[in-house]
This record gives sequence, C-alpha cells and structure tokens, in this order.
Amino acid sequence: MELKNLTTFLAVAEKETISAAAKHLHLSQPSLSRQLMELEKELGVTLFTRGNRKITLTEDGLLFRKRAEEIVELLEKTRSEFLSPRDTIAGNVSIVA
Amino acid sequence: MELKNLTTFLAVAEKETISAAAKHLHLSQPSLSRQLMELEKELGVTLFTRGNRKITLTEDGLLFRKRAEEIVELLEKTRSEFLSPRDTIAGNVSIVA
DNA sequence: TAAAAATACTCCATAGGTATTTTAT
DNA sequence: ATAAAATACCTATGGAGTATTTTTA
Repeated sequence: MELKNLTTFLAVAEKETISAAAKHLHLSQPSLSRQLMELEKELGVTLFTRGNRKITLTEDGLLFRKRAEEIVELLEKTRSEFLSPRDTIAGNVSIVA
Repeated sequence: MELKNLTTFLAVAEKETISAAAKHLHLSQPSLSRQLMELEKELGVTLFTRGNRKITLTEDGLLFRKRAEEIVELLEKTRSEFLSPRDTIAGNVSIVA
C-alpha cells in the first residue's frame, strides 16, 4: 500500500466513478482500475461494488476511507510543516529597467 | 514522498548508518542512499549529517522522525485492522490417514 | 443498450543492483 | 587509513498508456 493508492482511492470514493476520478487525477481509467484492484488484493477486502453508473463503497470501503483520510491528512500536514515556511523567499522584487 | 521512504528513513535513523539499515531491509547501500537524498530533496531540508562512522539526525531529522513514526504507525494500524481478523481461517485441522 | 470497469497488449521510467570513487575522521 | 556514503552505469520490473472486450443496471 503506497500513498498514491490512498489518493486514488479517495478520489474514486469522491467522484463515484473510476473514469471521473481518472480524469481528475490526469491518469487513465485502466490505471486507476488496476490500482484499486491491487489495493483490494493487498487488504484482502472488497472496497467497492461496481455498477454501470457509479461505484459504491462497501462497509470495508467506508472504514478504509476514514483511515485513508487520516493518513493523507497527516502526510499533508507533515509536508507543509517542512515546505511552507522555508520555500518562502524573503526580500523584495524589483524590475530593473 | 512514499511510505517506503518513511520506512527506510526510520531504519536509518535507528541503525545509525545507511549500510546497516540497508542490510536490515535487504536492500543495497546505494539504493537507500538515493532514497534518502530524494527524500531530503523533496522536503527541502537536510535530515542527516553524514560521517564516516555513523549518521546523525539534524533538528529537521528529529522532527521528521516523529512524523514518520506517526504515519507508519497509523498505516500499520490500518493494515492490521483489515488483515488480521479475516486472515484467520476458522475450523479444525485433521490429518486423514 | 450504453455507461463504466476490466483485460490485453506495449512501452518506458524508475527503482534496484554491482562496481567504483569520494568523503570524513 | 578506513569505514561509510555517493556516484556511475546497467538492467529489469512495474506502472502507465491505447485499444478492446466484458459487465451491469
């Protein structure tokens, strides 16, 4: 299970179709489809029930979404903790004619 | 930043040399070395000061270790939440002559 | 029957390995 | 001088794409 998979999972859970999430993430539908299958295989559970209009989270899917959100949130917090203050470059900008 | 990198980072922080951590993780020293450099580049900070006997965590490194531990812990918790109960197969084992 | 997902391939980027050089005490 | 890290180079695997087939409401 990698972070990429969690992001993908959350996008699909939100968009309700793999295709829509793929578009949103600028990835192909098969790529996401495979990621989800891989994730389900790793966890040993079914996260979605697939339909021809939209996917639905299973009980396990709902639980996993909670966890995925927690992890991604913690990760983003960590990233910003390091990146935000220092990426700000102090000083003034001036255009020299 | 991927989970793999966090695991690597924590192993190095614990073992105090990249080489020792590499052995522990059954990976090569250059592989870990590259992972760490990549991680530092992504975060925009130096996590270790390298020596010829052991590495030392910088201030940033110490903070990152805290976060990495939190994330990995949450992840392990999540994994076990799905894997442990269901992988147990109910029933009896009998050897049929 | 029409959307959405899964499969079948193909390709390439990247993660990893081995060998070697560089660094730091 | 020596142990450890970094670099150079090569290879292979897996992740991604396009095209197509299969599924399900």
